[in-house]
Amino acid sequence: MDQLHQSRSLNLKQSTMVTEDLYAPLSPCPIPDISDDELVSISVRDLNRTLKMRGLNREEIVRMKQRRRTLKNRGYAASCRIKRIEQKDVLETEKSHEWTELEQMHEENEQCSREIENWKKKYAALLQFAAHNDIPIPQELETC
Amino acid sequence: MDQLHQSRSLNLKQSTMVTEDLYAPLSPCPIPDISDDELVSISVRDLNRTLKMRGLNREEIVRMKQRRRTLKNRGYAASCRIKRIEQKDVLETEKSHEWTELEQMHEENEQCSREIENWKKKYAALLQFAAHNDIPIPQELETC
DNA sequence: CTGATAAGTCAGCAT
DNA sequence: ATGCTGACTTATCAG
Repeated sequence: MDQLHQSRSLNLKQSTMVTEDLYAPLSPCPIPDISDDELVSISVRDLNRTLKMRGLNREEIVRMKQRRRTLKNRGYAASCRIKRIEQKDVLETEKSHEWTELEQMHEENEQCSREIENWKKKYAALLQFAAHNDIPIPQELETC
Repeated sequence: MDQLHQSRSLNLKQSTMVTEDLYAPLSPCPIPDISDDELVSISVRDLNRTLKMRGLNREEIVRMKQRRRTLKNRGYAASCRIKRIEQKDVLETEKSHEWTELEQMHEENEQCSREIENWKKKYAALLQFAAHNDIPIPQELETC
């Protein structure tokens, strides 16, 4: 999921001042030497320790926390998108699999029907043979 | 798609000042008596005419155009989401339909197999009868 | 708090 | 200009 945090940065570089204002809550980073990647990956405990160590004031800390949350959310959104695509893929795969099975069963069915026709013919031929040679057949064997 | 433009307004009412600033590009509406619904629905030509008639300056006009575009986008996004859900529904429906067909064909297949077994038995019985009564059978009818 | 998701905004592509 | 969609942000809900 590491490459998920790239594209917005690219957008930022292209964006105008007006657009940049929208990202204001994300922009003022009191600690430039903590990268976004670090910020999202370190534990809350470690983050708190680091922030206190650097003597950030209340507001700056809140801002860093919010920034962390936003970056996390960015990742969640990406996972959500990926998951959606995967689920769709699963559905399509299952569907095409079922289609194959259906095709195959249809063929089996036709084969089966041909076999039945074959037996009917053979049975009729035997009865015919009996009739031609005046051989009486027990009634329970005469049904066709 | 008319109800799609409601929820954001609701959000605005609940939001704090800080959050409201984020919607700045949408907020300064130079013409309070044109509702969002009107703004998205009237034609470009009519909009231009209306704006000029009210003597809006260049910047205000640009802002109204942007507002219109944003409102349109809101609708597009909603359609996009609905479309996604519908496509998923279609896939799922087709899948369950195929499953039903598969089930049904399986049953047909079993029925067919039983029928074949039946014919085999009947044919064997006939041959058996012939053997018991010393009736010679043409070779081509003897295969079982 | 963490993770997931619906709705909204914007960028960028296509028509 | 219009419509669509990917990525992102925010609000919100569940755990």
